[in-house]
Amino acid sequence: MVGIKDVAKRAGVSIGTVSNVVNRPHVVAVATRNRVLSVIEELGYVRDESARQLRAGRSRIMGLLVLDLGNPFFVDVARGAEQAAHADGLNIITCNSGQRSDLEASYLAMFAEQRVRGVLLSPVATSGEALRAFRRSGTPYVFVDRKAPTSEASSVAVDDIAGGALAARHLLETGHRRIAFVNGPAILAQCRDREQGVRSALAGSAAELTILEAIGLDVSSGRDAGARLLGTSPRPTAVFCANDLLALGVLQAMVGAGVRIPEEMAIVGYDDIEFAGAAAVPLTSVRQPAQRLGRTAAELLLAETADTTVEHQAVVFTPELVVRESTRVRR
Amino acid sequence: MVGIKDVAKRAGVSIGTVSNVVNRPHVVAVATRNRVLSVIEELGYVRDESARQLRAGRSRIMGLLVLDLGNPFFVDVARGAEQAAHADGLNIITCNSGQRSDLEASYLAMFAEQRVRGVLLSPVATSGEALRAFRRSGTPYVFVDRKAPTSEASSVAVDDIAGGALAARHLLETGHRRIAFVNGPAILAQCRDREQGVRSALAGSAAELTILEAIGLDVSSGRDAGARLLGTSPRPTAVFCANDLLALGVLQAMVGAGVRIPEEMAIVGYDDIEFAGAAAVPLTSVRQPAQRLGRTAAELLLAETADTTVEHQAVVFTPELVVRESTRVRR
DNA sequence: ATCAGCGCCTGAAACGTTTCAGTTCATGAT
DNA sequence: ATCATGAACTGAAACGTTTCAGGCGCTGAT
Repeated sequence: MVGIKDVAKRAGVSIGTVSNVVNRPHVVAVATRNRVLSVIEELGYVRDESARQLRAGRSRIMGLLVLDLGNPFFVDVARGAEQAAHADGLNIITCNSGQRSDLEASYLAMFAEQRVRGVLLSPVATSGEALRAFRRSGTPYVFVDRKAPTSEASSVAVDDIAGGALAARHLLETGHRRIAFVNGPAILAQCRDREQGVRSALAGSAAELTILEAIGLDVSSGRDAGARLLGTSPRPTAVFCANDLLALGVLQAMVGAGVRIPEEMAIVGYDDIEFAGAAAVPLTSVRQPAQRLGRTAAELLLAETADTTVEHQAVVFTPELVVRESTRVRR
Repeated sequence: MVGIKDVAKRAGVSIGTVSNVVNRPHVVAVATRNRVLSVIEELGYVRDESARQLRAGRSRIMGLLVLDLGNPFFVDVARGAEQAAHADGLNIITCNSGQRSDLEASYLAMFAEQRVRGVLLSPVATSGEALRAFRRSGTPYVFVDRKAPTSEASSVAVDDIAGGALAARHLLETGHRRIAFVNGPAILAQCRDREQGVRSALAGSAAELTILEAIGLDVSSGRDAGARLLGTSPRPTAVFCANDLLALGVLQAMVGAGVRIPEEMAIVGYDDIEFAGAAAVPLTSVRQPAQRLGRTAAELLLAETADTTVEHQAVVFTPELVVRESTRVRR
């Protein structure tokens, strides 16, 4: 592997000069600079980032750890974060915990060992051992899609309680009295909050609430939940799902069983991913500003790493209901 | 930031011993080991990967650069690659070029500077300046979802010509004589190959072929293409799309315009992403073994980095047609 | 003639590890 | 008593950069 030394020797200058050519070209004479540049080209020299980083004491990388890259919502979050990071000349590396605490721990450890500039974190649980260990490493971090006390760290989230309530209220208003809520794993705060929103919106109403917990937050878990739903009696007339992937799975199970949507079963999803609008029956969904979430979180992190005196913030966005055919009352 | 020196001083041993505790615990006496471990715990010491890597001369990271993380196909590829990398104790960092050559170049440069163990690459074009520069860096790489001459590098791909032909033949066999092909950007070899497959399958048949080039390979480009398709006259009776995202977009445009699927318009997609089966009308699609693609590519790369004498391979998988309602002939 | 100032360049230290040749010390064999 | 052995640990070199104090030679001012 060709290093700065080889370039220096070949160009007949000191390594300091080569370094200057690469990092502060203006301080070296034009003739020398060109000579060095052509040697760099000739030898195919690529500077070694680990040496650079060792010397500098910090890296030019930001970490992003999301719950599930299979969910387009998080892909959008990643896009937003990437945008903000690039604007600041940082590269971002995206990792996928898949909601597994062991993977989460291993990626957090990797981030700490890499001495990344900071981490955007969408954690499985805020109380885990992994997170505690990570905190000790002193790497700055910001929660994404998760509220957190500002005493600990900044966070950028969407009000999931309001979101859940939004969906439930919509179903009430469209006349439903037997409502199911297909939730994801209760370890996730997002799921607990959405459920709480649903409960509070339905409290005091005449509606009867059935809650199903799906194994995961993906389409196939949704299919399973849909099958279970088909077996319940009396069958609910509407179902709200903790995210769009679940809703798409439920939808598929319903359509497969010949249940008409929305006449026999209304469906509401959450996240408003692009596929929701392109579904069998376009899905009513609770929209979250995914890209903005990522961008804002990255900006907050950058601000905190640039100036450690800056105070933690808890940004909360408000979700928005997008009504489509899956709950539209047709006459 | 606490380093190995701090630990050594505090534990009353040399830094060499601390390093041994971390890397070869068996060579240090139990009493010493425990003392050092407790100091590590107490001080929250995390080893610095960049120093480690500088010394070792190589990193424990593998790079993966994909065309579009918004496409679930590539998410599956990433999953497969991650699996294989983890099995070998490597971490993988996934980057998204979004089909932009400038981003591709910047990520490739980053990979080279990071001295990653190797790169899995799904390039925008095999002939670009960025790729040429990257080759010079000497970082080993394997093409994913792209054939390449074995003289240059290994590759793992799916036979796109066969895939295109598979779809076209299916449409011929289900009686269609006016067929449209909605293709993505022609820079992508995948798109060119699929088109070639379509052409060769239809050559000599009585079918008339219309080709539309979409701007991108995403749902909204599909919607646009669908709208254009609606305006053509005589309107084709079937459309094959270069990937499922396009197909979902086309489907949405058709359904929105009241066109019945498959009676008035049959649709075939490509990739068989999970959303294809959960679509408005479940999509017939050409299935690619995405996870296997990623896994195989990572394994190949690992084999090559472990033993440089190993020969390049070009693995080609065969796609498979999955027939669903969007082309099913109903009576 | 001297010297300050400047532009350009050099040389060496420092970053935090890993590794390896050595040192020390106790043990058991001779 | 001597010595070889081996276990446990030490000390220093090396990895490839960046940075910075300083050196050298030239120019223009005094």
